[in-house]
Formats: sequence, structure tokens, C-alpha cells
Amino acid sequence: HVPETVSSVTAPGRRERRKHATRLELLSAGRRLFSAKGLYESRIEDLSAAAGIAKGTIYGYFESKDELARAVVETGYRELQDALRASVRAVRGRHERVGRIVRAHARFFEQHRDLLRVLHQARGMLKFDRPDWRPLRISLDGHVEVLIELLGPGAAVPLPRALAREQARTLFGAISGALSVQVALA
Amino acid sequence: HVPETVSSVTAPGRRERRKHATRLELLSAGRRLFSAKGLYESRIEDLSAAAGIAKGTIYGYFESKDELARAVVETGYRELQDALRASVRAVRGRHERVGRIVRAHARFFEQHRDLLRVLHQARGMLKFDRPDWRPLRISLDGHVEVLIELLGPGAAVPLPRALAREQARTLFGAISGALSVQVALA
Amino acid sequence: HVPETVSSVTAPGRRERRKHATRLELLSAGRRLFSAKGLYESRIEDLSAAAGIAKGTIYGYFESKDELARAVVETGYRELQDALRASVRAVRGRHERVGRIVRAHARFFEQHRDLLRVLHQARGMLKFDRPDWRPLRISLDGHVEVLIELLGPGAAVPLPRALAREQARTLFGAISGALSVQVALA
Amino acid sequence: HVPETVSSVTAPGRRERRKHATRLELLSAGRRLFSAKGLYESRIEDLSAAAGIAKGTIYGYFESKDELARAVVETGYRELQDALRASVRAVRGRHERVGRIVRAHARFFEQHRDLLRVLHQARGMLKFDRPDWRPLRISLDGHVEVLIELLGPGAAVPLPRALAREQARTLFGAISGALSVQVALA
DNA sequence: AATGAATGAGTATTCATTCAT
DNA sequence: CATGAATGAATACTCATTCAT
Repeated sequence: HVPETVSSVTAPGRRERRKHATRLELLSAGRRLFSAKGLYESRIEDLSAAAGIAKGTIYGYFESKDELARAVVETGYRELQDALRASVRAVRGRHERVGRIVRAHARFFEQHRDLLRVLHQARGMLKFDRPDWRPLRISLDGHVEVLIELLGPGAAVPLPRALAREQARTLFGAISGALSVQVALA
Repeated sequence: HVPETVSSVTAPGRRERRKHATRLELLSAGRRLFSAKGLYESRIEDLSAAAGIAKGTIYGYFESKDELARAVVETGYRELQDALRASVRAVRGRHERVGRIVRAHARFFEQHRDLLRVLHQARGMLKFDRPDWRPLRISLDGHVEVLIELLGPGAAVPLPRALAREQARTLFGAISGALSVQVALA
Repeated sequence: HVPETVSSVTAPGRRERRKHATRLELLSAGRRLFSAKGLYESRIEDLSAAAGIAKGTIYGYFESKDELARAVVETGYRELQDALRASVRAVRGRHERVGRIVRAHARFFEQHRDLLRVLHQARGMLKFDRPDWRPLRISLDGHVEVLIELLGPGAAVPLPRALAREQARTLFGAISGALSVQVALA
Repeated sequence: HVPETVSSVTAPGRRERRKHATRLELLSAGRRLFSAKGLYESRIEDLSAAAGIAKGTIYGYFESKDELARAVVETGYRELQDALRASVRAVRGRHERVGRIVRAHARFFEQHRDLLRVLHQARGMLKFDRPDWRPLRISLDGHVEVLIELLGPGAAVPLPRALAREQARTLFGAISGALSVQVALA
């Protein structure tokens, strides 16, 4: 019931931007922390300290620790996808595209070891039957779909969807599994 | 430090065998449980119920929940190694051996999805810097060494150790990563 | 300490009236909320939503949640007293006055069940030894005094104060207790 | 799978009795504490200290703080009912029975002021619509039924159930309301 | 004056581990 | 050896209150 004055219109932009910045800060701190100590060993309090944001404030941005974790994973997949897309932009032949994508994975995960760790962990969780983790499955499923698209064009004969999906899954699993072991034993 | 009494000498193997059976029961229940709910979501109480063994008793067999988990992982690697060894017994050429080993992995993990889950989880943990998880690293390292041996002979020229190790790591990571994604999205 | 400017003099009653209206709005929302969910289960945030007034603003009108609660109780007693006064205006005989007052209570609480709930709760709290609740005791004490006055005249021989007080307490307790149980089990 | 040996049969009695004693200790400490500070201001930690029982242990006896509170209330009503029953044993006329019951209430609550406070509070809560408090309603309802039985016999013509219930409710409400105010202002 | 994002002290509850029986 | 009641440190989350805008 407070009338929108000019001054109250000027401000929002600032506040909005700040809110967004805080959210990003939390996601970034979450990625760092989860990757260093694991999701279960990371305490909300650590997160609060790492992000320089009060404990209670976190709950204004994410409903729970788990939700934050899910957001970190989703953001991670999105970044990976952006990198992959860039790597095959304007590349034609399927053969060539596969190679690019493999190398793009390797490069990306080398630059973002923290994400490699977090995503590995996430893949582990979605094998358990807790419904809370369904969103993670959706993320991974989505990533596979993106891979199908990226690999897709260039095949002389388009693959049946099921087969393409199996290939994409295997490709992604093999690449990240291999890198994962390297990192684990490094 | 309790002196061996005559009675404990009279029934020599029985007690030993019972102890061993209980230990196996615990390892098996642990594998089932950890694979179904994850290491962190599995409660000692669940384990006690699943194994039909009182909570307190468990601590007579394992020093802690973590130690039990480590034992489950070690046992798992040992079983996998046995399967792999069997698969290449009396196979000569390196090329052929690699194929056998890949297929043996697939077969083994198809038959023991629970282990696939547990080992995936374990690989995730050993990326974190908690010293408690060092034994897991040793397990995985040991497995890689075994792989090197199994793959090894048959090469015209023996590979430099470091290279062989890298190959084995990649092989194992790729195979289990690929299977892992299949299972996760099944 | 901000000097009164001309402009604040130009619109003299307006601002005052607005402040008063906001205060009433808060008291009314408080009564509704406390009665529906109880004092402890009512969150300042709910209140803010129910009253359409921002959280921070509330603290311009009341020092704390407790103070608001006390104000709700006091206002409630005052309204009850007004109703009681009206019911015995110009009634002479003590006997008749008692009857009127009993019926007035019943009528009042039937029309304001929310107050019945809030006052019951308040009576409960003032049995505990927290000093914060002393004001509530004063409210109840004051109410009893009013009852004494209202019942008082008409007795041939004025009762000793202590006895009159005991009677008024019992009267009020019995009436509201009886109604309270009816409402609780309705 | 442990066979029942003689020795394991001898023990249980003791353990059982101890468990029961602990439960009683908790109920008693709960009554004391809830009555002194109110249900909401009583911390589980205080309870643990007051009962000399570790915090965690409490949860082996009661599912939650609320459940403990409900048990305290139920036990309280049961004790009150026992006292009332004793007071009218072998009393015939309805008139006489009513008097006895009123006096028995007064005596009981004078001796157990803590219960007066706790039950008052409980009556307050069951006016709110939280389903968690339904058991309290059942307790109070049950108490009213008991009152009906105790008052019942001796009437020349048996009252219609609904009317009897209304009378019992009013009787109980009025008595405890009156005593409640006395205690509150004492 | 009004707003609502930020704060952090405060609390119920969980769960690995111990130990008396 | 086995048992399961007792323990209490550890932790996610809430919510009254503050304060920069």
C-alpha cells in the first residue's frame, strides 16, 4: 500500500544486483568447499565463513544445504556445456566433433578440478533412492541430451535416439571416470 | 592378555570360524547398505538391524564405522581382482588381455552393482584431504598395480612403469566411469 | 531532536492519525494471529504479512514482540471492561448487577472468541516467574479492580476489600474458565 | 538368533524396572519444569539437567519434546481422576457427589499447583489448530467423560448425554478457571 | 517513515561410540 | 562374547531484531 515513488524505483536495480552477487558468491564458496571437503563434511558454518556471509542469510538464498548443493551442480553442468558448445562451434564432421568434445572435457576439468570432484560426488549420490536427489538426475540427464545434440550433426545417417543416448552416456562416463581416477591418485 | 585357558583350547576352530562368519556377515550387510543409501546416510543402527547383530557387538569386529567402510571397499577390490585374474589366466597376447579385462570389469560390475556404487563413492572420498581416507587411496593404488601386472606381459617391449600406470588408471577410470553413468541413469 | 519544521506543522493531525491507524492495524492483526496460532507459534513475519506492514516498521510501533502481545492483552481487557460497564449502567441492586455482568462476559466472549483465546493464554503465562510478564499481572489485577467497582455498589453493607477481591477473582475465573473449556472442546 | 538362556531371563526384570523408573523421572521433571517456566520456555537441556538424564537419552523415551509434554498432561489428568474417584466412592446422592467433586478438585489442585499450571497451559494450546495437539483434546475430552460418570448416578431422571456433557464441561471449566485466577494473582 | 536483507544467538534432535549387565 | 541403554558432541536451521538504503 506504499505508492511507488520515483526514489523507490531508482533503488531496486542496485539491490537486485547485490542479491545476485551474493547468490553467486554463495555458489562459488559452495563449489570450493564441497570440492575440498565433500558435501557431507562441509558444514553450513564453514560455508558461511568461506563466503563471508552470515549463516542465517544463506537461507534467504537457498532453502537448505542440499538445495545449495544441487544449485552448485547445475551451475557446473551449465558451465561445462558452455565450454563444450564453444569447442565445436563451426566444426562439421562427426569424427572431428567427437575429438573436440573429448579434448574440451579434459581441458575444462583440468581448469576446474573442483567441479570434477563435485560432479563425481553428485553422480554417486543419484544412485541412491532418496527423492531429494532426483534433481541431480535431471541435471545429468540434461547434460547427456546436450551431448547428443553436440555430437549429433555430421553423421551420415542419424543414429536412433536410444543408441545416440547410450553413446553419449558412455562417452561422458568414460572421460570423467578416467580424469577422476587421475585426480584421485595424483 | 587373558591367558589361554584349557577350555579355549578344546574348541579350537569353532570359535574362530564363528568370529569369521560374523565378520563376513557384517561386511556383506555393509556393502548392501552403503550401496543402497550411501555411506553417510547409513546408520550403524541400520547395519546392526540388517546384519542381525547388536550395535555394540559391531565394535568387536571393526574399530569404527569408517573402518568397516574401508574393509568393504578393500574386500570389493579383492573380489574384482580375483575375477580379473581368472579372466586372463592363460591368455597370452597383450591385445587379447586388454579386451578380456575390459569385458571382465563389465561382467563383474553388472553382477555386483552394489560394489559399483560403493567403489564409486570411495573414489569420490579419496579426493578429499581427510587423512582417514588414505587407506582407500592405498586400495585403489593397489588395484592399479594389479591391473598393470595383469595387462603387462605380452607387450613386445615392456612399457616404462609410469606409462603403464597411467594406462591402467585410465583404463580403470574409463570403464568404471562409463558403467557408473549407465547405472546412475538406468 | 529533529526540530519541528513548518511543513510538519501544516499537516498536524494527519500524520498522527495515520500512526494511530497503523498501530490499530497491528493490534488487530496481532489479536487475530495470536488467537489462531498462539503467541509462540506466531512469527513476526506472519504478523507483518497479516497487517500488510513491513517487518522493520513494526518496531517503530512496538519495542518487541512481547510488548505487542502485552498491548493486545491490555486492549482486550479494556474492551471487555467497556462492555461490562455498559451492561450495568443504571442497574441498581447487587444481585441484578452480578447477573448482568455474568451475561455480559458470556456475550462478549462469544462475539470475541479470539480474545477468549488470547486472554486464556495470557493468564497462563503470568503464572511463570519471568519478570517480562509482570505487566500482564497488572492488567489482570486491574481488571479485577474494575470488576469490584462494577459489582460493588448496591450491597447493603460494603464488603471488606479482600473479600470483594476474592469474589471478583472467582467470578471472573469461573466464567472465563467455563467458556474456555466450551470453546476448547467445540 | 541368540538363544534365551536362563541368565538372560533373570536380568530383564531389573532392566525393565529401571526403564520404567527413568520414564517416571522424566515425567516428573517435565511437570516441574513446564509448570515453572512454561512449555515453550523450557529447554530440553534444562529438562536433561533437572532429571539428571542425558539429553540424548530422553529421546529413547519420548519422540520429541511435544510428546513428553503430552504425556505429562495425560498423566496429570489420570492422577486427578484417581483423586476424584476416591472422593465419591460410596457417595450416593447427586447433590452430594457434585459437592465432593468440587472440593476434591480444589484439594487436588492446591496440592499440585504445578499441574494446575500445566493443565491450564494445555487447555490453551488445544484451541489452536495444530494437529499435533489433538491428543490433548482427547485427554480433556476423556476427562469430561470421566466426570460425567462420576457425577452421573443419583440423578432421579438420567440427563440426556449432551446436557450432561455440557454440565461437566462447565463444572470443570469453572472450577479450574477460578482456581487458576487465584493462583495467577497469588 | 518504511523497507526487507542481513545477522547470529539459540535449540531440538541425531547418531557414533561406550560400558554396565 | 553379546547386548542395547546411556552419552553428549556436533549440526542444520529459525527467527527476533537491527540498520543501510
